[in-house]
Amino acid sequence: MKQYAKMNKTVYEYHKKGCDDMANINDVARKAGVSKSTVSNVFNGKKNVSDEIRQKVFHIADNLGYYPNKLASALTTKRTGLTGLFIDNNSRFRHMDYKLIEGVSRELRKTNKHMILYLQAGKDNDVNAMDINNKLIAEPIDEAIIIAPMVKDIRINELIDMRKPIVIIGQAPNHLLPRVKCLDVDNIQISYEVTKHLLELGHRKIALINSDSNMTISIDRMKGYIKALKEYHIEYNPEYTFNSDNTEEMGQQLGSRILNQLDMTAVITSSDEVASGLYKEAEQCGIAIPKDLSIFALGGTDKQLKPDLCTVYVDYEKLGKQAVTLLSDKEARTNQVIDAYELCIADSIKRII
Amino acid sequence: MKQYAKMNKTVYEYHKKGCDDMANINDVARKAGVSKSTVSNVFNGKKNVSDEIRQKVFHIADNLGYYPNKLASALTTKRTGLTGLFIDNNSRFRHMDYKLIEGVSRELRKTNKHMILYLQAGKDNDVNAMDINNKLIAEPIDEAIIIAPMVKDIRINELIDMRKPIVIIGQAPNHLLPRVKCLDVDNIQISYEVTKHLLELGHRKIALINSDSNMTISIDRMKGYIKALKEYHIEYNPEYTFNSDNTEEMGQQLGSRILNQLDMTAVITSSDEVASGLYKEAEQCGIAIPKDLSIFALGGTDKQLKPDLCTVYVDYEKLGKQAVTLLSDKEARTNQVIDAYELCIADSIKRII
DNA sequence: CTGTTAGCGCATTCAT
DNA sequence: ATGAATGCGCTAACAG
Repeated sequence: MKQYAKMNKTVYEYHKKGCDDMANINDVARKAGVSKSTVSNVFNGKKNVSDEIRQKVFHIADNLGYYPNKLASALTTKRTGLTGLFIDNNSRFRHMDYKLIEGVSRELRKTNKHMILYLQAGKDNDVNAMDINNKLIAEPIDEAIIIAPMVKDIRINELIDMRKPIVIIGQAPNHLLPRVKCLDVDNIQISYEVTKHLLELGHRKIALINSDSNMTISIDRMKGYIKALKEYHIEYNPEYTFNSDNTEEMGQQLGSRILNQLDMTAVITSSDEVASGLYKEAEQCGIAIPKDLSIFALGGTDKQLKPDLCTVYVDYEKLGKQAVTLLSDKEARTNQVIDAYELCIADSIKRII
Repeated sequence: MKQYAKMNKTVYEYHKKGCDDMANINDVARKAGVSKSTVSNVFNGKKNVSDEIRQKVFHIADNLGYYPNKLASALTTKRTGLTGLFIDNNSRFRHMDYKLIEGVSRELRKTNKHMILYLQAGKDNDVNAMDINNKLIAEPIDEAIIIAPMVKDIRINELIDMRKPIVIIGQAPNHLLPRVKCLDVDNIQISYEVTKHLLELGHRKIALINSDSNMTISIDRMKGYIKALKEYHIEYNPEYTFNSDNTEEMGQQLGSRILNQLDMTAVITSSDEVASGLYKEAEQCGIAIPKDLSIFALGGTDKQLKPDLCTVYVDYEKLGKQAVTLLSDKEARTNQVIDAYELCIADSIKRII
């Protein structure tokens, strides 16, 4: 059983304030017959302390159940050991989010840091959410990782105002770019490889359903797409490229517009959701996948489709880990690209002879 | 643009310490011509402050970009506004974990609290994990929610030593019971309802594959199972009940032992994993589901099986929310049961005539 | 190698 | 209703 230093307290006082009876640095110093700073030095291992005293202090501390109060030390060092992870799960918790959390958590653990998870829980997040109690500036975090939000997030500006290291995973809005580091997979390369894969299978008329046209990721995907076409001496035809809002509904809607109008043999979609919409519409139109149409999605959200959808697997755990590393990397470039993806070849595409 | 109070600092000093230039309570007090305590009172709204002064203070504070430092206030109030959420995802992040996190997060937000997520990341969690830097006692949390760990978790004892409110979601080890509150669905009732459902479909020989026999949850499930049988005047036969470690492998192994030996028409399993193992073994033995054998799982982990598995859906988000509420509930009983489940009837069972 | 002093930024008595 | 003084538990200069 532990012995507490201030046992002269009344029972009432004891219950009144939870851990008020916890031994503090003074108690240890007094019992060990040394000064506060020596105790501090022992626990922080910064200055050299004689072995004899170190042992003594540790022994007494252990006896008293003492351990340095993080709050108090944070007040002077300005470091809390806490990293904020901001996830904008407006709609719902996505697969990538879980993996990111794990990656971040694992990497933080290596340096004894912990994570405060800030979820922007959809509907609860009304106007009042910006009230006085939600100022991020007051949050006890040393640094922040933000999962690229789909919608403009006013809170990012607050974080930047705090002048703390920030890493955005995914594409950062351009206006933030000099102020934050950002980390992503190589979307040009991914799009290039997917397109090339279809070309190698014999496809020549390949449509691309992109996300919003002014998003960086869409531009990148377009670049990769065009690059691959060029290698096969196919001229880029705007009639085969579309934009959508990345939802299943939009995918289906677009499908009804193009499936019967165009003569493409393959479609690349920006996400599994859009692909799922296409699947549905294709079924209604009597178009068989992959017999009549091949489909390859660029982003994976684990949609279970039949036939199995070709998609791109991104190692989000790796991204999460890398984000943590990047936070402390003073030399790193603002924009960092990481190799963390893999094409998942499944049953939604076929070879054309 | 914000104005910072201590602009007389050199550029060097400015960059040296991140937010050192942040206005503090003294700056506000001075500029507003009031005392620190008045500013404090304004922001905490505890004591009455005249409207005139309140406005003035708010105005100045806004101008200076001032906001009370949570760290400093925590040091005196002993409250950080942080709740620890402990998840033992040794194997992997499970579906229930995501929902729990969301529930906890949503509920915390209502009272402006935040969450530190402590993941026990499997293999990284070696002996060193218990070193000096991992003492939970040093963590800046006011309270803790623990997702019932499968294995004995030494950290729980540490948490208890901290004398902070603790809620365990799921079944708590008995030896902790007086010290923590615990929250769960009614496992007796669930098992009862599932068994009864099968009985109503005409099944009479129903096997039960339980978890470890000394776990509370297993005992509860057994109770519900027997209760339902009794209502149908069927005597409990130990030969039809088994224990497993809840893995798919174990499910398959058990299956190979019993599928051809026993004449039951239905099996209730402790988890989707075990059910999955049974599926595999059944296929090998040429036993069709549900034609030859009906299967009902008691716990859902979103295993995608064909035919669709009958399972029990638990509303983990609700459990998470309730856990947060329970933390602050001084009157609540140690053991709390919550209504948050639903039987999911699918294709893995059939009516017997 | 060790001790002394002085804050960190705030909430909280207790005066006025 | 407002202010002055004190301390939360610790680290960081600086002295010795």
